[in-house]
Amino acid sequence: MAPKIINDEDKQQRQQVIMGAALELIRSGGGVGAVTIDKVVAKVPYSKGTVYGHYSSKEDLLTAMCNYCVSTLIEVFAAAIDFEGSTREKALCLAYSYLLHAQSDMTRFNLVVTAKTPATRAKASQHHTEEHMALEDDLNRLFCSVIVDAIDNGELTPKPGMDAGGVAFAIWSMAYGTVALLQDQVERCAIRESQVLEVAYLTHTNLVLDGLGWQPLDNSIDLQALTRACHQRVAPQIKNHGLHKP
Amino acid sequence: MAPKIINDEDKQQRQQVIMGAALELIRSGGGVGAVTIDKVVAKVPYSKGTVYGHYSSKEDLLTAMCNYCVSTLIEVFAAAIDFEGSTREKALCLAYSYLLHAQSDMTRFNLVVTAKTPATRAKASQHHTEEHMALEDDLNRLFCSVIVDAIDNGELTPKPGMDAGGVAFAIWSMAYGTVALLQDQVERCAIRESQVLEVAYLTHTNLVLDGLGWQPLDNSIDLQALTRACHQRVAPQIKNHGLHKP
DNA sequence: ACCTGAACACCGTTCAAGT
DNA sequence: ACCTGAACACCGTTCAAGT
Repeated sequence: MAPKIINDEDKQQRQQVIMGAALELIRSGGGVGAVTIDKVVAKVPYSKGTVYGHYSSKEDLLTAMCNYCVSTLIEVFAAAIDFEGSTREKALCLAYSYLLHAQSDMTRFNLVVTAKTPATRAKASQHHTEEHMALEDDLNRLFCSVIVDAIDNGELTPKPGMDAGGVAFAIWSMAYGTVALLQDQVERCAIRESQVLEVAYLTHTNLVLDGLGWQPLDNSIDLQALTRACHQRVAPQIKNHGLHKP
Repeated sequence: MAPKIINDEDKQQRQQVIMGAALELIRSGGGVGAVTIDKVVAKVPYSKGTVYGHYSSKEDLLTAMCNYCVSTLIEVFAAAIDFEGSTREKALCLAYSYLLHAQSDMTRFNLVVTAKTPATRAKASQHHTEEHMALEDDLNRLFCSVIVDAIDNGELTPKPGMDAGGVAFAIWSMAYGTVALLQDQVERCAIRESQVLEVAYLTHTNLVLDGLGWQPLDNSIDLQALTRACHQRVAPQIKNHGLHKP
């Protein structure tokens, strides 16, 4: 049986240190694959056994890190959600925030991809798996609230068989697919340097919103202005995150 | 330096055996993560050194397997491409074929995801990386030909700044994102059992086509009939593939 | 009660030795 | 010229022994 840690404050702090060490490993070049319990332990003032007391496996640690990323994304969404403008502009701002969040640190997106991998999910602890699902739920609820607003005020009337959740899932699929397929662009660039990805991402999102018939349609929105405003609103939220160094 | 194999026929056959062994490993439960050079060697009448003569690393082997999957998808696309109907129906049929191909064996989709992973790409040999890019190019060319037809005959007029490649990329992003986010559904199901994924997938694709203004718009197409016809045309192409057993 | 790190089983890759 | 498998360095996980 894994050792147990009693003091809750220490526990949290130690987890921050452990995740921070793993994050350093990822950032220092090798990607998620560079995370090794051995190497994490070497960077950290605790023993292997203690690390295993906090995380039941390497994949469990990775899942916890993914959860941390999602929780920062939630804060970004919370800031983006009362962007002033039509519901469509709000939705665009939310979608764009997702891209900014991913672009600000490729690590985040890769951790989420990794956590979604069957191999990782199979080895994650129940606790962190449940936490992950709850966080995704929060994220989705935030997004859906904008969609519900749009439906209520008549700017969006989903086709029969599609509810707010379905709309969210469609937009989300497009966002995720676009970033995933252009992942190397996310990797290669520092913040704000990948013009191609950004243009494709916004085009794709608008395509879906147009397909949904979400008023007002594409051409009446000034994208330049919107992205700039969105960036300004969201940037401070993005900067303030990142695990502490061990 | 890795040993070299001279006889080309033997070489091909041995690669089939090696990839087949790896495929068995994946299918027998553990997913792509279950592939181990040790375990592959145990299943195969060659030594470790010989395996490394064919594939420069485990990731190189995985990439080669991904390439094999893409090549089977190309054959499926080739069968789907002269589906009779409007260009929009053709595009739908191609997109649907992609889903059928993935659903018929989750292994395929997972191998592609794995091959796209930065860690895998970094360790794949130049040869297999180039092969992969060439195959994706073939696939894209096939898809683009339908889009060009649609543009030529006026059923599709892309917005300014978007060409056939851009249209293909948009549809592709949506397809990939949808399957990726519902991956567990792909995993859990035998062929043809995951109604949810199928419905969401077609809805999403139609959403993008509508957003693109690809005529005729959504509601005038009988999806039921289309998917059935598409399935019939494509099914034999899908069945005839899979690596030989060692 | 909590923590340690040696020990174990397994993995990827190489290469000296064989044929 | 081609192939083998022992050898090496490293990895994830456990757990008897310490405090």
